[in-house]
Amino acid sequence: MNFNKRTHNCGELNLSAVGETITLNGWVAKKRDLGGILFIDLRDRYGITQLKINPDNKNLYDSGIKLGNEFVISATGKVIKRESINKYLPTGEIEIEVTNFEILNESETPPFNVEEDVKASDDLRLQYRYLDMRRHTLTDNLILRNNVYHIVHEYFKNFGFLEIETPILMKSTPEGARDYLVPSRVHKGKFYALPQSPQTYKQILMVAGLDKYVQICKCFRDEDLRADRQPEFTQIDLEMSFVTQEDIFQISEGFFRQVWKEIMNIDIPTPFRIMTYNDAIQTYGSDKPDLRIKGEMKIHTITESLLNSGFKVFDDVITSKGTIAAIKLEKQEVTRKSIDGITDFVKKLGLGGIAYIKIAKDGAVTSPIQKFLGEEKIKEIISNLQAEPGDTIFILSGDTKKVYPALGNLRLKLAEDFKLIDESKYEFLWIIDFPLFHYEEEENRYVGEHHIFTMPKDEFLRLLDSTSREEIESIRANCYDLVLNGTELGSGSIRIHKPGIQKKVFNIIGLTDEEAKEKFGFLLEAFQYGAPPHGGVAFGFDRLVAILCGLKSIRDVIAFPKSVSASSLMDNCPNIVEDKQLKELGISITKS
RNA sequence: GGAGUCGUAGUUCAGUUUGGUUAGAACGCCUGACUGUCACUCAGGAGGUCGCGAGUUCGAGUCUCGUCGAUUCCGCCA
Repeated sequence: MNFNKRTHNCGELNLSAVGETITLNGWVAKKRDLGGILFIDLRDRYGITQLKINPDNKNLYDSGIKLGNEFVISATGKVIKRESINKYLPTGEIEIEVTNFEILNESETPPFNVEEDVKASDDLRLQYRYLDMRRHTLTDNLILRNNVYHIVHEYFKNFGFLEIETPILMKSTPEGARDYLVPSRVHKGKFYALPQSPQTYKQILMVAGLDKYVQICKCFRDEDLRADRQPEFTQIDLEMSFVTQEDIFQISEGFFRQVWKEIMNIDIPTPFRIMTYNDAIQTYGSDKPDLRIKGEMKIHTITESLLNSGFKVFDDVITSKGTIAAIKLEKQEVTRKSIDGITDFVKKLGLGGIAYIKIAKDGAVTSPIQKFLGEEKIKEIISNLQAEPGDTIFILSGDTKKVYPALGNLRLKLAEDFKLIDESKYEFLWIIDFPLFHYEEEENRYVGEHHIFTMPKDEFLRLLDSTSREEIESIRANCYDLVLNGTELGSGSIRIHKPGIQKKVFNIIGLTDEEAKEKFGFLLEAFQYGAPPHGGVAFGFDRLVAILCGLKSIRDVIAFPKSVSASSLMDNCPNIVEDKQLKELGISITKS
C-alpha cells in the first residue's frame, strides 16, 4: 500500500518549523467542527498536533468532517503559527494547515474514549488493551520500563556480567510455589514446568565458572494473584561467584543508584539501611517495613512492665509466654467510630480485641483498661512510649506470632487512614538474618523460609544435625530481602555450595536421600565437581517499574497483564483445546 | 479455599433503603446550525436481555438462593 509517509511525528513540531510543508501519520484523537473551520487533534506515541482544515477547499472539508475518532490518517500541509495558542500542549504554538489527507484505515466507534483520564472499567480496558495503550499515561509507563531495561544491560555489562538465557521448559521441583506444567508430547505422561525462577540454572552457571550472570527473565508461579502479583512476572536475576553478602549489596545498591539517578534524577543515599529480621518484626511487625511513616510508629514491647499487673487478660498472656506490645499514634483525632473500626480490623486478624490509652490535649487520660491496671501502670506505659497530650496508644496482647504482625498491619492502616505516609520518600532497606526454616503445622514438617539452597550462617551450621524444633527454627540464614517503601523488591542469598550441607538441608525439609537425588541430583552432582562459593539476588522488575511510575498495582507497567483470576481478557485465555491436541499428549479431562 | 465491594444505554453512573405508571443523567453516536476551537457551543434524535439462571409475589432493576465476571484483602506466593 502506498501512502504519504510521515516526515515528522506528532510531538516534535514547534515555531521553528513554521513555513515547512510536512506530513504526519497518526490517529484522530478529537475532531472539533466549528462549521466554517475544522480542527483535528492527531495523536501518535510522541504527542498530539492540531490539524486545521478550511472550508475554502470544499472537497477536503467535506471528507474531513466524516473522520471519526481513531481513524488512521496521513495528513500533509504547511506548519503555521496559531492564532490562539494552547499552552498545555508542547506543539501548542503551531498547527498544520492541511492541503490534503488520506484515510489509511477507518475505525469503528471505540468502546471507550481514548483519553488520559480514562473512565472505562479495568476489564474493558484489558479487553481492548490496544486502545488503552494508546493513552500516554500507559505508553509512558512502558517507555520508562524500556529505559530501565537499558540500565540493566548497561550497568551489569560494565561490571563484567554476562547475560545468559536459561530454559523456559524445565523440571518441576518440589517446594515453593505451585508450578505451571507443560505436557510433553514426545514423552507421554511426563511434564515440563515453567520456571518459578532460574535458581538452579544460575547456580549451575556458577559451577561452570561463568562467574557473573545476569538476566531479565520471566518467572511463573501458579498462585492466587494480588495487585502486585501476576502469574507471570519479570525479574532481574543475578548471581556471582566468590562473593559474600556485602558484595551483593554493593553491586545492587549501585544499580539502584543509577536507576534513580537516570530515571528520577534523584541521588539515593548508599549504603542502604540494614535491619535484622527479628528487629523488623519486633519493631515494625513486618519483614518489609515501610519506613516512610511520619513519627515512625515503632512497636514497643511492654510485656516486662506488665508482669503481675493483676489484669487477667494480660496475666494469662504472660503465663502462656505471649507478648503485650503497643504503638503510639501521635497528635490525631481518634473518635469512638475509628476505635470501633480498629477493633474490627484486629479481630479479623485473629486477635480478641484491642486496648487503648487516649491522652486528651489537656492531659486527661481515658482508657478502658485503667480500672484493671490502675493509674500507676497506665502512667508507666505512657512514659514507656513517651506519649504526649493528643496521642493515642494502642495495645495488643496474645500469641507473639500474631501480636507483632497485627500491630504491623495496624501501623500501616493508621498511616493510611491518617495520611502519615510521605509519598516523596524512597526508603530502601535490607532485611537480613532470616530464619532458614519454619515449621509448617499443616504439613507437619519444616519448610525453607527463603529457598532450600540458602546457606545457613556459619555459627548455625552445627544445628543442622539437631532434632530440637527450637534449635532448628533458631538457625539463621545467609539471606537478605531488599525492601523499598514497604514493598519486597528483591530477595537473595549466599548459596550452599557443598553437597554435604545441601543434603542436610534436604533432609530437614523431609526429602529423603533418594528423593533429593531424584529431584536435585544434578545439582548435588555438580557440587561434587568444584562448586565455587556463590550467591545472588533477584529483583522484581514489574514492582520496581511500578514504584518508579508511582503506581501501587503492577498491571499498568505490563503491556498485556492478566486479570486477578489469571485470565487474559483480550485473547480470552486460558481456553479449551482441540481433542486432537489432548490425544497427542495422552491427556483426558476429568469432570470434577 | 474464605471474606468484602461491584455488575443498569456503546461508556461512566443514578435509581435498589421502603417491590408498583413509560428505567434517568452525563459522555459517546446520528441529524442539523455555527470561521479560532482545544471538555467547542447550540437544537433535535436514536440507543436498555437492568451480567446469567431459578425462586418469592398479583407485580422484581429493587427481595431470596445459585451462578459467571471484575476488583480488594486473608490463606497461598521457597
